[in-house]
Amino acid sequence: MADTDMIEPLLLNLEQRDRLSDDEREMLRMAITRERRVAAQEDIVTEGDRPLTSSLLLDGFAARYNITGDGQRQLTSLHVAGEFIDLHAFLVKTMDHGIIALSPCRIAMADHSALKTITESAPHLARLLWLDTLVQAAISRQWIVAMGRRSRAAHLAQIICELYMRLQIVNRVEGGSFHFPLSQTQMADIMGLSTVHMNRVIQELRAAGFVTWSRERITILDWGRLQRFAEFDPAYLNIRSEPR
Amino acid sequence: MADTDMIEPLLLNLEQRDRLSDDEREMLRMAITRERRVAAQEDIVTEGDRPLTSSLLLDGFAARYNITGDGQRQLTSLHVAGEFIDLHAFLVKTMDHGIIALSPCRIAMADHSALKTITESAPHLARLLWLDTLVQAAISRQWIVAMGRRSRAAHLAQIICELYMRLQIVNRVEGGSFHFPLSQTQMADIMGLSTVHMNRVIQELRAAGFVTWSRERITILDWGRLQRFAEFDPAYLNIRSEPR
DNA sequence: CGATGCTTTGAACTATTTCAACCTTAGTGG
DNA sequence: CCACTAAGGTTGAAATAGTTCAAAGCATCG
Repeated sequence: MADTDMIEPLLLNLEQRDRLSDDEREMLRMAITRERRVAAQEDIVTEGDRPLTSSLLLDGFAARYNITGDGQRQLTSLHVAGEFIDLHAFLVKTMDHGIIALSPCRIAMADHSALKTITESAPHLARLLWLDTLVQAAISRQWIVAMGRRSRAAHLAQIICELYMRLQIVNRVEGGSFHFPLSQTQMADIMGLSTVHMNRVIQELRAAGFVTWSRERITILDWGRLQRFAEFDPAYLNIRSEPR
Repeated sequence: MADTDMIEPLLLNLEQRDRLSDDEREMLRMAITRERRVAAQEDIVTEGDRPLTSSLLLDGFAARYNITGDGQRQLTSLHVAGEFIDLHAFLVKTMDHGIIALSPCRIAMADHSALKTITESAPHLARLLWLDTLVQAAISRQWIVAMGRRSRAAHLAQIICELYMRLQIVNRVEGGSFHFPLSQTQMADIMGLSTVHMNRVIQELRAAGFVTWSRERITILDWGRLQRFAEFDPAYLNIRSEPR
């Protein structure tokens, strides 16, 4: 059974969307066990695996990725503390992508058998877990919009806005800044760009005075202006407590 | 209550993933009501709506879309018969995107109250509905990979491969071909390209002898070659019946 | 101090957009 | 049955965006 603080970031996350009962908190504590640490650049889950547990990120940055035939990598999601990385594996069974730790990660595990029990005996909690996967899907859709129809600078701006809000939920921001240890090569794999171009896009945001970004720290200099530039509307993140 | 044939495409879809009991089929029949027809180019749901029902597509092609500040449109998913288009609205509540009928559509409605009942009293069926949203999320991720790291021709090839398989599930293919009434402008909004370039990419696939595409019909000339070119691995579609 | 792993730069090349025109197809009304 | 029209498809050429390659600059760590 999990320490109280082990599920704390998850609680912060879920309680943004709806109220949890004591019983529900207790069920989560029962379901989530065994802490695990993964070094930066190591796989947390490998494509083709059929895991029997799902991973809850407690600290660090992790991402899903696919490798194309010519060896290029594309990240398809980016995760911060309090988020399930592969909750979907509970129902999807076989991993169609890998998951990598982009920085040193602390991870808790949830047995699929325990998740199944939640769906059978705690339907409201199950709906909130379902919602977690739906919010991730909404994030993917915004990612598609940005890749397809925004400038690269606007895409990067929206990633920064979104990350800021997701980190804020779990108290990982300090003023207008947050710790962000990804290299520009990793960022390029997020945005589907070459490293060179990624670098130039970052410089655009710097030159425009939107952000400061050095030594693994991003500082937002003017939230309003950055948000307008990114056309960032946080509605899709569903940060709003209501009965679900 | 729904006609038997009203939920048939949905049953075909769900039964690809796991077995359904008679009771579960009956619950779906109870949940799914009121048929509705929507003309091509009309909105099925509008951004900002808080619908009380979710839409199941019975016939036609529909898509989610977002409009950017400068008026450009990006589609973020494409749906065929047997798929829920906005099942997520049941938990997400507020639509963060619109849904448009790309061709004349026949749609059935599922009350959110009935879906809630399913989560409370039919957990296995609820998991299969959850799975439906997870498969859609997997499709979005592949879309991101294709936009970020594949050639436009390979992206288009993979869209065609995927559509073929999804249509096959609900018996909407004839030999190697299927009816596909989207204009090249609509396709451009799927791939995030200009209409001109979209046209050139289609011509590439034609010239390479992969497909024939005219008069609203796509014919795959050599499935194996197309699949290899697209690097299409259907694993992410989860077309495999197993206990969930 | 000297590696090592990012980050930054320049320049040539390729992919994609834009604009403006023209072509083709499938109706529609006479 | 034909002429007309509207919508969608196709083309060329110039402009912009993004990649590639190769090198140089900058931090961090032992």
